[in-house]
Amino acid sequence: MADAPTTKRARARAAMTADIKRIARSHLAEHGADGLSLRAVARDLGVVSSAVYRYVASRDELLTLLIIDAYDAVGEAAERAAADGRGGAEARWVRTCGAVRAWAVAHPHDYALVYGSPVPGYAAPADTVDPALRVTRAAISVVAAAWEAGEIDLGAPADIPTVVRDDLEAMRAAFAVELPAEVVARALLAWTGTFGHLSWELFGHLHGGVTDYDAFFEVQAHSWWQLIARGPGAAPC
Amino acid sequence: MADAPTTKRARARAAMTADIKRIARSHLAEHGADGLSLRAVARDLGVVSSAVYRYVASRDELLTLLIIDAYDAVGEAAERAAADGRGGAEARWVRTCGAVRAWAVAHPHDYALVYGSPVPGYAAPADTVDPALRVTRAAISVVAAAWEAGEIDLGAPADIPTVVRDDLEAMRAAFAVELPAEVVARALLAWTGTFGHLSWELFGHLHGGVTDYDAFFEVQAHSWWQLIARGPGAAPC
DNA sequence: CGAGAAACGAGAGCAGTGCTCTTGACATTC
DNA sequence: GAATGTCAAGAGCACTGCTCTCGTTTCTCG
Repeated sequence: MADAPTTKRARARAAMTADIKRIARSHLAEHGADGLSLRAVARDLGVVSSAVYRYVASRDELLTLLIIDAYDAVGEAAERAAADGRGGAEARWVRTCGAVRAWAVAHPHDYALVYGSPVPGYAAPADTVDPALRVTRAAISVVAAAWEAGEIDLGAPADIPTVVRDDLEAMRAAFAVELPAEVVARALLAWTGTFGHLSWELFGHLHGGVTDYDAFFEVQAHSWWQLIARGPGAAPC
Repeated sequence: MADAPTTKRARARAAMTADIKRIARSHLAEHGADGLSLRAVARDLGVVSSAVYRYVASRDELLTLLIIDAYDAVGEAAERAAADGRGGAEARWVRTCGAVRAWAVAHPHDYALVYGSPVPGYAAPADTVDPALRVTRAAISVVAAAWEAGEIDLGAPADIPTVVRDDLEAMRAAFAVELPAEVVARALLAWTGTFGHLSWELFGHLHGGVTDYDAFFEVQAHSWWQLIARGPGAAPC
């Protein structure tokens, strides 16, 4: 992953670390974050538990590694979908949201790990924030491209308090895109909405109410784009 | 809570059960669901751990009791807010969402327990689904009242696949309200969006981006209502 | 090249967990 | 009043995260 391992010990260390992560990932996928046990990982590795602590400082640190992996995976999926230019802006948006959902459905425990309840007392280390932003960056880039292409109506200036407007402007700047605050607000609304729907779907709050989750999500994703592109309650004639 | 306890033993049992729940709630509020330990509850109760098992079958069952409590608490808060008729439909909607958020902010661990990652392998017992629906029922009733009062534009018929439309119709029937499928879809969009925003706020995904969470939420809640009442991208002139 | 330093795996151990079983004391009921 | 059921206590099992020590292997540097 980084430099070529030189010494035999360095190679062994890299291999061991990779094995730990690989087995931990499979345990996460099967039993969820709650069921991830360092001792079980060590057992599967054919090694005594204390040996694992030579490579991973604590269970929390191992979880952090998995969190970073998960953020990178969903971020990459979203980036690939967003980069696909086929169709108009709406198609790109729906495709990007769909890629996020596809990842979440394929890796529900990973989704729960990063977007579900945070472990109490777990402070996100600095190395997680950058991977975490990848997926949102992909989404906002779709919006920014659509704005540049004139595919988004600004609508009437919204009544947004200054403190909120400043935050929206700071977000826009952080993502280095050109967008009016109104559109940033709508994009954020649609984006958190996407994750709200996903959480409700994956965590069972829609159980019994939805037959075809794929179709349902697609309908909602199109609505979100309409919200971004035309605004909520845009200009009732 | 139910019948008046007659015998001394029945009274003692009721008191003990209530004490267990009370202490468990305080532990949940302080340490989160992960940190809820039957043994710790027993210790605080001045009783040996096995004694607690006379009243609660397992840790999962205790969590279920807390889940039901949490659903009831947020449901009641939402109902009270929705019942307050001051202002128009938009005011009622924003007030109801605000009540949910106020509860969530005041009891973040309870929120995480019910709307965060579900415990893997935890199948929601039947007694949780009814309390879970209370809060959504409160929200949908606000929408239904607004529709009846003519405060909602239907907009152009949306292009919704039959399978999704059937689900929406079934949801409408389940909540025993009169609403077109289009409006049910928009209400659900707004509702899951509300929880998406809440989860992102409470789980730290907006950390560093938002200064005044109260103001931010209020702006978003108004937008959600506009979405319900006017539709996404309603009739661009 | 070879000695000292660093890294390593194994194992024992500590404190904590959920949960089960037995035992003797108490309350309830017939 | 005796039989029945309920109760709290305690020991015990299997598991967890994590620490420490102890020989062994590997690296590094003189």
